Amino acid sequence: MIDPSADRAQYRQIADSLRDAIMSGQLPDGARVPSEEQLRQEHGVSRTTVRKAIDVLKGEGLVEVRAPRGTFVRNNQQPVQTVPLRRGDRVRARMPSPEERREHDVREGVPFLVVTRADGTVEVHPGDRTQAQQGPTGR
Amino acid sequence: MIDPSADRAQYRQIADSLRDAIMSGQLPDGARVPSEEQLRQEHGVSRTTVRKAIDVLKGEGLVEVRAPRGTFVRNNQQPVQTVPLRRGDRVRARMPSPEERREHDVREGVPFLVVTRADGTVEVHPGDRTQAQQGPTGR
Amino acid sequence: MIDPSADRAQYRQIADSLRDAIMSGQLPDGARVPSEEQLRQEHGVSRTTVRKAIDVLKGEGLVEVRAPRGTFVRNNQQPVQTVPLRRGDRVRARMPSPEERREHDVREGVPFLVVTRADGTVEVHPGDRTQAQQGPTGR
Amino acid sequence: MIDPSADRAQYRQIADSLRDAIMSGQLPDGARVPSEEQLRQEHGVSRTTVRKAIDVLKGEGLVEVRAPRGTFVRNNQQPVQTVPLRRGDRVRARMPSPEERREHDVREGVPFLVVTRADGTVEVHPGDRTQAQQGPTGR
DNA sequence: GTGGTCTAGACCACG
DNA sequence: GTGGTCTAGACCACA
Repeated sequence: MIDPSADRAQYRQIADSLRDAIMSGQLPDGARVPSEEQLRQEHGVSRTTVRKAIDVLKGEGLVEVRAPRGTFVRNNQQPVQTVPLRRGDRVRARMPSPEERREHDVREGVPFLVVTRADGTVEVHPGDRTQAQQGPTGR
Repeated sequence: MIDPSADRAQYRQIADSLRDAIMSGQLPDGARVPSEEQLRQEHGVSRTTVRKAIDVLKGEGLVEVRAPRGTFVRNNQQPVQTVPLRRGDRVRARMPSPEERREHDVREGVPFLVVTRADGTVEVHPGDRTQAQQGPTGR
Repeated sequence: MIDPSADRAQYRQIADSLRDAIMSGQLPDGARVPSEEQLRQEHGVSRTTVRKAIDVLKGEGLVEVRAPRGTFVRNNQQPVQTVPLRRGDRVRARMPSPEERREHDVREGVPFLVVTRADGTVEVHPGDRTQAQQGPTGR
Repeated sequence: MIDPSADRAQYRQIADSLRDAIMSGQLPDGARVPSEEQLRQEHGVSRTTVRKAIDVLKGEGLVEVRAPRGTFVRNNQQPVQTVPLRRGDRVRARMPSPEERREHDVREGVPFLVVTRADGTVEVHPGDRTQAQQGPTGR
């Protein structure tokens, strides 16, 4: 239950509750998250508060909004693409800019995997479907 | 200038404007971002709209809010920590949950660098100060 | 062309386009307005949006819906009826209530011409076929 | 009460109910009309239906929407402006185009009072604050 | 003052 | 009925 007097902001409590449901599998991959109106009534808060909770989960890459269909648990698919690493390559993670998100077709809340090759060239890959790995012959 | 008509939501336009200022160095690392009230007056919008713009930049890891001091351009410091990779290790990127953020002391908008070792153990590292590198003798 | 971004709501843009066609005579009095389905495809919007555009034009008295025949440009016929004014008479314009619309057989989007005689009696006349005129011998 | 099975569309029934309240003075000039959400709950319909009812009243010039404050009964103020009529002048009523509404600063649902002078010149006046009258010396 | 949170309401586009 | 955007204003905690 949401406690309006608690230390934790109500929108965070609602986000916590939804996150638990997702993590526990109660809301499985692809499932529909209750509508803003349902959540509003359920927790007795304003729609704005509900939306902030959803924003939190978007920022964590846990849900995906498909207007005007609804909000859905993101398919946390396994990496389907493997980028081979070679000696001296470095790997980092950072958030993309909106422009980069468009270019690489990644959704909000999805970080980039950035590979800087030993020769200085830089590659960015969508973090939700890419893994980097020392190639079979990697050495 | 902000165009209240236009394809792009006003809060996104304001975020674009601030992002440009940061990227161009006009607002250097550590600089104070204008206060919500200043931005509100400058662009002729409501405070709510300004806050959404700031939220966007937080989500991109570009700024950091230090209430009640103000909002500041994040120090996009270089990685100070390097995690060695060995043959068979895999690297991914994803957003942390709030709990993980607390544990590893990372701020909003900062992704995790996740290293899955060849033996199956998993390590997570803050994306804003860690890089993974295949060791010089990588093998 | 309809611009889904833009200051102006799409349904208003479609209404503008049809209004222009009517005003320019491209769609003459009595002509059939393209069907909702045709407009929907032409502008790439939902039928709801098309219907809102038609609603705007109904409110302006420019078109008339004759289900299930179609929607037609209203005959902006010249006033066929002239109400004589005498000294002290006052004339106003206002929208009728639905009941008054029924009584006087006027369609949606047609205002009333209200004549208050010098002796206090009030007459209402359909605005689309009535004009008031001070008699040539006006007195 | 609203009767979903009645001949009359529910949104018209709701509009009727509000119109009665306005006409009877139960909702006096300038009063706040219940919010869409209140009306929705009161009548057990969807918000869309409520909005259509409000649209009807806007079209009749009975209410005025002032976002984001609410919807209010229009001040059906008495005419404050009197246009003198001279011999041979004709008066008509029609709805303005949006452009004309902007120019003359009139709200949705307010018709125009159109005066065609004997010499052929045409004047338009906002119907909610203008009356035409044979001038004192009119003859 | 600063940001943090919340409310109640509005308009829009799509189905 | 769903989400997207926006408004105007409120109270709070912090320093």
